[in-house]
Amino acid sequence: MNEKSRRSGLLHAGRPSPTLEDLATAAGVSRSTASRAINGGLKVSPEAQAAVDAAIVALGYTPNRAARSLVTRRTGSIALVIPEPDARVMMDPFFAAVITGVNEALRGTDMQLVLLMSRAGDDSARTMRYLRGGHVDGAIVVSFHEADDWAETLGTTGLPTVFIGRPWATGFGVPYVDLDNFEGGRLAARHLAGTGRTRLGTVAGPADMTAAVDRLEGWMQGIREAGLQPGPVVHGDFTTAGGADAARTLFSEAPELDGVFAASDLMALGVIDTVRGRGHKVPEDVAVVGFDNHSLLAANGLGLTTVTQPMVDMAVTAGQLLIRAIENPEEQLEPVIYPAELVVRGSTAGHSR
Amino acid sequence: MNEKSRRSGLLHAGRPSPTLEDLATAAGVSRSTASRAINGGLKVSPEAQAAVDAAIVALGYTPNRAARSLVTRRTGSIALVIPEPDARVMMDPFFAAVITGVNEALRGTDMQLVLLMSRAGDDSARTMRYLRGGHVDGAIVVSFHEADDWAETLGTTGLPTVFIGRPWATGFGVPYVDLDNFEGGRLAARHLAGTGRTRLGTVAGPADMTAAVDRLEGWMQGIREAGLQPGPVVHGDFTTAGGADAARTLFSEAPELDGVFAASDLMALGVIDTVRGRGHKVPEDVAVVGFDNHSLLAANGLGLTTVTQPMVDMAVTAGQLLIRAIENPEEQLEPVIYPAELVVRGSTAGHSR
DNA sequence: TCCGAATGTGGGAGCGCTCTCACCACATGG
DNA sequence: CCATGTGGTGAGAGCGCTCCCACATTCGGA
Repeated sequence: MNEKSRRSGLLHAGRPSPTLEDLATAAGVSRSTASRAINGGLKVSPEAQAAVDAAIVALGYTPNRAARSLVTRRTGSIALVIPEPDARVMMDPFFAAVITGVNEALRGTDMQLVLLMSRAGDDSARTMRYLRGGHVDGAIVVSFHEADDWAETLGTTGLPTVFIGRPWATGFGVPYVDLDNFEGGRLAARHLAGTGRTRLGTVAGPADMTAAVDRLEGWMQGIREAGLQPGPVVHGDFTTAGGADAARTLFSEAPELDGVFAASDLMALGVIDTVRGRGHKVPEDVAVVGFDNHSLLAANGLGLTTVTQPMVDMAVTAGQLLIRAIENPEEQLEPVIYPAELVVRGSTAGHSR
Repeated sequence: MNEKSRRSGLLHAGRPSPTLEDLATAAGVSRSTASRAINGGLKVSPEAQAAVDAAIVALGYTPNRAARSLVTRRTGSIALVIPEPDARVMMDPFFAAVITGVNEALRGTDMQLVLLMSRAGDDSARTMRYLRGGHVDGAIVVSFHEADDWAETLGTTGLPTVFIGRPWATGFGVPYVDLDNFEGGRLAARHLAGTGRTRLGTVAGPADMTAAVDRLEGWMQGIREAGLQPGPVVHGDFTTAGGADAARTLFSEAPELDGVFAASDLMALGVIDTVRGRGHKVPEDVAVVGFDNHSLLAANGLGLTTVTQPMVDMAVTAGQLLIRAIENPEEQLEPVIYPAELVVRGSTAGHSR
């Protein structure tokens, strides 16, 4: 009469997926023992463990995440929050690197990556609700702007969070992974000055992103250290088109520039385009330094001198940090800062002093 | 004595998140009525509905997905399966476009995107288990190779699935979204022939991907239709470096080529590099046609003639298709094929017949 | 010999939700 | 007047799992 036992299980498939109860029966143990055998196997006799293991294979058993999650209050997934407005920005390989890296960190864990891409205002509230709703065990936030209040909100909410890139407000104890952007900018300045360039222009990143601000400050400091005068500064949006536009403005203000620092490789590409469009040569007339060491561009005919940013590694570290934060909520995690390195290529070569 | 009522709720945060029971109490209705009010509100009096709505706001109530999922057998998330081996390939903006598009399709739904990136053999089995385990309501599979048996396995498993790109085995009734790659290849051939190029080389994509094969076949057909002889064919891996390598092989076999079709823009970039490296000019000596209409390269100095592939749109369509498949499992969905269009730019200009 | 402690096991409760069902009130029709 | 809906409601079961607790067994030391 207990014939209703063959319930639905998996919605779509033919046969219903076996439950823990089924597994226990097949293994000849109780539900409790089966559960213990699956999770770490403490206080389980070798025989019972073996029986359960065998039954798992035989039945193709997979624990029901929802049921487990309901009681453990762990979802087994983390969110990658990307608060960027449009597809254009997504094309930036930075995101590809972040996704790859975070995924890499999750390998071996049975955690899954949930992508949370939120747009303007209203949508970000929805994202926030989702995050606070306990649907994920933690979050990695990336590419945030000053206007976003992720750091504050998440910091106070108690949800384990790691930022990629220094957040504007560091007072909330939220750990982050970042590049030494200041030093990167400084290296660029020192290098350009070292090759004899003296009239330096800047295509900075968005003023509401810490990475852009730090790069700019380092660059300025480097220029001062070299005893040069900082030239004009124009802000771009990290895209190629934005870099080209910024460069046009730059050269219309100061046509005699012989060196430009762009705060991203994509923008540097735009700068080079503009320089060439004006009938000048890179690097003979104008040297260009980028930032990111973007692999797509490395293969490009003219090598681009740039500052290395190990994005994948940084993302991996962020993922690992988050896992630690989830597993050990009390531990106070320190920010991780990667050193910046300059890669010299063709775009800053051959200037006859 | 029922004072244990204030249980944990959300693991991390201070206050526990309210349950449906709390909500019902606050609204002065029963749990059942509250549930109905939340889900569609059929057979709920306006007063009750209003009371529940107010309570939701007041308490900041969010339904517990796990609990809901446990009984509905719907997880409210779909998987994006990317069976690519390494980060290098992830840099291809194709993936960025797919992610953006699918996410776009999910907007408005309360579905979430789970990223499943699997590597070689073993790992793909894990992915497969995850998919069959009922952890997601559906899957979008992208960039599959012939060796993968996703189409077969998923097709028979009953999990709603949509492919981006035609799968090798179409017999399983799995719907897909694709570009008319054949026509795209044909357009490229017709265009090159039309500009007077006669000695045509090919940098094809990986032979185990349908998109590459279809492009190659269309290209060959176009060459034949133009009354020309197909030149040498070398296979690349869709990356810039791969394209450059392939082009080297190509030109060592047939140095006199005056036109090359590369099955992706990234490879076309590599081809151009190689051509220039050999001291020849694009397009004067060698015309190059790419494939994808990759936005990153559009801004490049020399415009690349290419075949448009509306990747974001295609991904949106795939997402919508999947949602329909999930909501209406019986419906037989048809593949959607986008037309290919040629975009003529500088890389195929100015050949003096 | 007997008593903890350690080790292994199974029963039961309960996580927060949906859904079936019984029920009530009131309308409508014979 | 009673049969038959019909909109609205609430109690109760149960989804598959983990965890607490009670219980059985074994082992070491007093």
